[in-house]
Amino acid sequence: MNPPASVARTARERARAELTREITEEARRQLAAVGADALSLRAVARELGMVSSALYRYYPSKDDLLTALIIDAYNAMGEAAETAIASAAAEQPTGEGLGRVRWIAACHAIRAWAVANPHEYALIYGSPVPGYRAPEATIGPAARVPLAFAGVLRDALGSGEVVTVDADGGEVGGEVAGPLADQAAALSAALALEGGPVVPGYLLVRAVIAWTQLYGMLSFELWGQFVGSFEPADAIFGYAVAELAAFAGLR
Amino acid sequence: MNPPASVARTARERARAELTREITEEARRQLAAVGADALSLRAVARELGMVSSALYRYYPSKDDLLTALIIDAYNAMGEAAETAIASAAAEQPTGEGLGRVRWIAACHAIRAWAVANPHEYALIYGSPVPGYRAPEATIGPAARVPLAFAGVLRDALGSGEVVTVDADGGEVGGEVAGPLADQAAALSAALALEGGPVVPGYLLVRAVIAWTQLYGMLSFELWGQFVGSFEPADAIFGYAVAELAAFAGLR
DNA sequence: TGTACATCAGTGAACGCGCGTTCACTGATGTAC
DNA sequence: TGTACATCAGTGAACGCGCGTTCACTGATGTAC
Repeated sequence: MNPPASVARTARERARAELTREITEEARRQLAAVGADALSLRAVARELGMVSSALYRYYPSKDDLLTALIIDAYNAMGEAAETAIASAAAEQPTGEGLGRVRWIAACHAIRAWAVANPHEYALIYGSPVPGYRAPEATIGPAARVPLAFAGVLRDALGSGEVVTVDADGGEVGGEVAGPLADQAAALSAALALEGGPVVPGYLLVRAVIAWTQLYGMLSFELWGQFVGSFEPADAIFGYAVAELAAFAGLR
Repeated sequence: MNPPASVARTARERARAELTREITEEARRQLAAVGADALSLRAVARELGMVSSALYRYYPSKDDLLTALIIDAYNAMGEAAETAIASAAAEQPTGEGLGRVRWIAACHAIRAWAVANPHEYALIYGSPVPGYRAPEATIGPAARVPLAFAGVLRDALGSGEVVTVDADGGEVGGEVAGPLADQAAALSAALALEGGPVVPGYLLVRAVIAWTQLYGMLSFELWGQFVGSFEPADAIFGYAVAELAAFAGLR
């Protein structure tokens, strides 16, 4: 009779899982140290005291190892954002809506993660690694951050917190039209499958714009475009995040 | 008696200038084709029918060739922006201020250049090439685009076109404080050396934010973050540029 | 519980590749008198 | 105008490097009876 597989794993299975983890961790360590371009299978094996060909029992090629690292990086950043959002819920800010607090907290958490892990950030948001083609498996993890932001927006809408009308009675930003409206509607529909109110197209577009600003500023900070002007970038980052949350309707 | 040097260059000098140009152009061609990481001196030499060691008569090392390409890329992008701004001046738009028209034209010109030259864009705005340290000589060319934007803003301010007070009578965005105010003031002062009115700190900061949004969105478009949602990105780009021009005070 | 066979992890050597850079050289171009 | 020497461009061979990946192998672990 077979013992339950999950309980009585063989020594081989445990060793295999363990080593796979160790290889991935060593690769991540090297990625953090030298960047994706300088990452080498042989160096990883060397550091683990193995022969380079042994790695092929665990990853069929270097690209597969890279894929694992990319997925890990997306997940780490996604988790940072999600945790910040969940924690913000517990607090009781004054004046600002919960959605706004959550949004801003997520932005700061993403920045903190990126600053702490610049090479991993570059791996997922920098120029693509030449010759590498991202497989399907990266799509889910890559979507965690945008989905987290979408969730914040949806919740804020649901609780009537989002400002869609400005002081003059005009709609904030105004409706979008043409192909942009179609793209936004399609995305809104996809998001609505997860429950909650449908996000109006122009709000979604403005949130996406705020999202791109976040990464644009982060990349500038990390890759040296602010040298000699807005460095350290804490101050301008805080200002930008606050202003663009408002831009996205979160007051 | 020496003939005027600039007129009667020796055959050697002309040949040298010619070949330097050819090498740089071939390198740029390969950069465009395969990206900066895959760029190789040997391949450049091969393509020119030379022996690889011959290149060392023209560039002392690969890094120097890369520096030349980086400078070229910054200059090309800067020129695209400057040309767009200068051309916009000739037109007569209705309703919108000239500054706003110029700003938006510059954004679209930058995008057009980046889309046409993605590898060159990645070289200057993507994650840094590992092991390469940008020399002083790149600073000037790198500043062309931000200076062009600053010029637009300054001119618009000078002609009273920038909105610094919103419909309610409150200042747009409000004044910045603390370290951000200091950084902005220092930059304002540096820009004022070129003539024209001093740009108030918060306006400068908002312009910088609009600037980062531009590159954030461009990077997302070029590096695949919009796949499946806002692709093609023409529509959202146009919307974003228009909204962020307003964000920066240009109505 | 013991034995025979199958599975699998890790080894070590090798393949084939392309790279940046150095160096002594030859032959052409330029210069001084 | 002609000659002697200096300058310089380009050659070809070599150095030393590290990489990803394959493959036949040995020895340990797991499994079926």
